[in-house]
Amino acid sequence: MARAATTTDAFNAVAEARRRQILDVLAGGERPVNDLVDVLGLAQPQVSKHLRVLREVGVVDVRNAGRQRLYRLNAQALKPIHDWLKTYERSWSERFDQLDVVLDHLKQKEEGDGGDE
Amino acid sequence: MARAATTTDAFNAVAEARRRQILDVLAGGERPVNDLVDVLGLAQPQVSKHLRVLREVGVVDVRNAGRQRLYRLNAQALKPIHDWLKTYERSWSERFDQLDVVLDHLKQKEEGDGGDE
DNA sequence: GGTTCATATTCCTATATAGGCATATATCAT
DNA sequence: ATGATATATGCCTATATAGGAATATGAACC
Repeated sequence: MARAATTTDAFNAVAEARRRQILDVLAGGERPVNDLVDVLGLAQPQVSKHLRVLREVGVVDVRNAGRQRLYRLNAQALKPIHDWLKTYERSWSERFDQLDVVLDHLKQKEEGDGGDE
Repeated sequence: MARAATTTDAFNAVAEARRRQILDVLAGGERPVNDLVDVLGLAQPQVSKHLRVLREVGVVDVRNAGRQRLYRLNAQALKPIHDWLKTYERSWSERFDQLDVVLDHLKQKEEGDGGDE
């Protein structure tokens, strides 16, 4: 099997850095495709394709405005990622992380060298 | 070009559902590979390969314990994902949604007519 | 030594990209 | 209708998978 399709879910869609960049721009407000082309410095077809992926997973919405198509962020679709991270949030939001690092080091020192030669 | 390597960063590594499952199990504590094999119902080589990807992006650490290799979560490596989501978090927080509505109203009023009424 | 248990690596194949480029579609203007 | 603008789609290729199967490494124990 190959990798899961980029349109499988938000996780896969957002794995691509370019698509995250697009979302970052759209976070500033609704934008036509050519704005994204200019800002990101990508070729127009590439941008349209990325937008299609983002649209298929529901992370962006479109509406027609004359000959332009205005893309809009729908951050709700990113919530599953945030929800998944909830489980791990503790590791970097509390002071436990410092303790964990220390413990980890001690542990590795203890086990790491089994006496090789 | 093909897709970015799964080992490019945490975003790509975690895009695969199986690898997220592995992390979810490891969230419960350090585990040897065979535990993961049993819990996930995957073939052992597949699990080892997934673990390698997770290790390469720093999301898990290993230590040797006899003939076993104990894998341990390193959630710190997931922080970049969480940080990136910070920008969008606002969208699914109900409190801010309400606030947005209020702010929009105020803004429209302000722009609509300059003075008090 | 040889054997068993635990894990990693190699080889294989089908598949889905991302980007380049050309072209199609759609809308507006004249 | 013709042309210009804005966006989408189709075709192409190189590449990196994920999983299956077999095999290799390594550690413990006889």
